[in-house]
Amino acid sequence: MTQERDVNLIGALGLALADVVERSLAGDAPEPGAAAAALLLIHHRPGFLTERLHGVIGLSQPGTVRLVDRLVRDGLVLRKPGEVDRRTVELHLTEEGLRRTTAMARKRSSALAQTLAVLSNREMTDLARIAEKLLHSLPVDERHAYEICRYCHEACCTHCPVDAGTPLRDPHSALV
Amino acid sequence: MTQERDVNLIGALGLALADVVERSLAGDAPEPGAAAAALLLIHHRPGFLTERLHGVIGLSQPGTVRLVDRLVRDGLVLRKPGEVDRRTVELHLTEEGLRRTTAMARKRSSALAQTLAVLSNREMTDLARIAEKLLHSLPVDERHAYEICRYCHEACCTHCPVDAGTPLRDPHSALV
DNA sequence: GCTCATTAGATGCATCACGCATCTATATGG
DNA sequence: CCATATAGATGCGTGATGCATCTAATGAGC
Repeated sequence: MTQERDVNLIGALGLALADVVERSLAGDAPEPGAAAAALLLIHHRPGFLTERLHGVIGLSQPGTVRLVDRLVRDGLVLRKPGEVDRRTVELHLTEEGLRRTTAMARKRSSALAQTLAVLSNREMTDLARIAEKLLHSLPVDERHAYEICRYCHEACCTHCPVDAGTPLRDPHSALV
Repeated sequence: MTQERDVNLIGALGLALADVVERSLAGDAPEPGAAAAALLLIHHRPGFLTERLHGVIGLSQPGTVRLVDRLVRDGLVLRKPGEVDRRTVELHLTEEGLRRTTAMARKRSSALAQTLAVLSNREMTDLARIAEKLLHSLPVDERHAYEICRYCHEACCTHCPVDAGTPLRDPHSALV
């Protein structure tokens, strides 16, 4: 019973933290939903392919193409024909896209930090250690790993536990 | 720097947990998005008003009315004219709605429990205690408290820390 | 070197959720 | 009793979405 209550509390915390992040991105994301994740992933892996994006951000393949259309139209993303495989389209951030994306990453970090500020140092390190353990155990394949990391600020995710669990390879490697 | 990394990990964990919950609800929710939250909130507070729902689930007022239209059309929710204030419409679950909602709550709990199963007893209680502290400090008003609790399994949330921070009053009390 | 199956991406199309503005009905304060 | 506020509903236009399909490039088999 206590166990059930604990599980519920932890679930509520996860939702609340996700909301904090979502809200922190709203000001700089061109639209609500998957756009922020797309920009952060392209920032994380320049040259990311539309097809890989589609597997990660939870849109259909045509939906992803249309999202990229909008990002290109808004001057945030550039399409670049793939060199090796000429069917593919590599996605890159424009300068404006980079500006907006770094702003998102910064605001996400500070919103989270502010939310977590009530914790003691001890609680903070405990929580981080537990997060690391859970994140390490979670991803079932590479696609899933990218999905978990879709809002991450890669600059400060050294030794990514998700990565360690399921190594993230270069953007041209196969998705399971 | 370590601090930055910890914050990022915790944010990723929150997102991952929110995804786990979202996925666990998908099978029984009539549609993706706010519908699951609406059903769980109505379950939690029978007689919930459309207007209150709108403040909590992140839809516009007309969007909320349309969502309720669909839930009624699908036989999950009943509209009942308010007794005291005849402008209002109380929302109640049908039997089918109750079935679906309890299924969602059950599956959410078990999906979360499964995800958290890798933790030791000690880690689990540490995490739950930290969650309790954060949830207690988080809500800024009653509307926000309902928002945080929108997926909660109220049956197992005794002594809700969100509630304690900002008491949830009866469904007819004013929202700030 | 040619053929066929596969894959990345794009597009036509219909659907439907959404928000804005507005409308109705009830409630409440002066 | 009238004016204002509030709960909810609706007309309407917009736009994101998924499905089915199409094109182009790749790669495997012979």
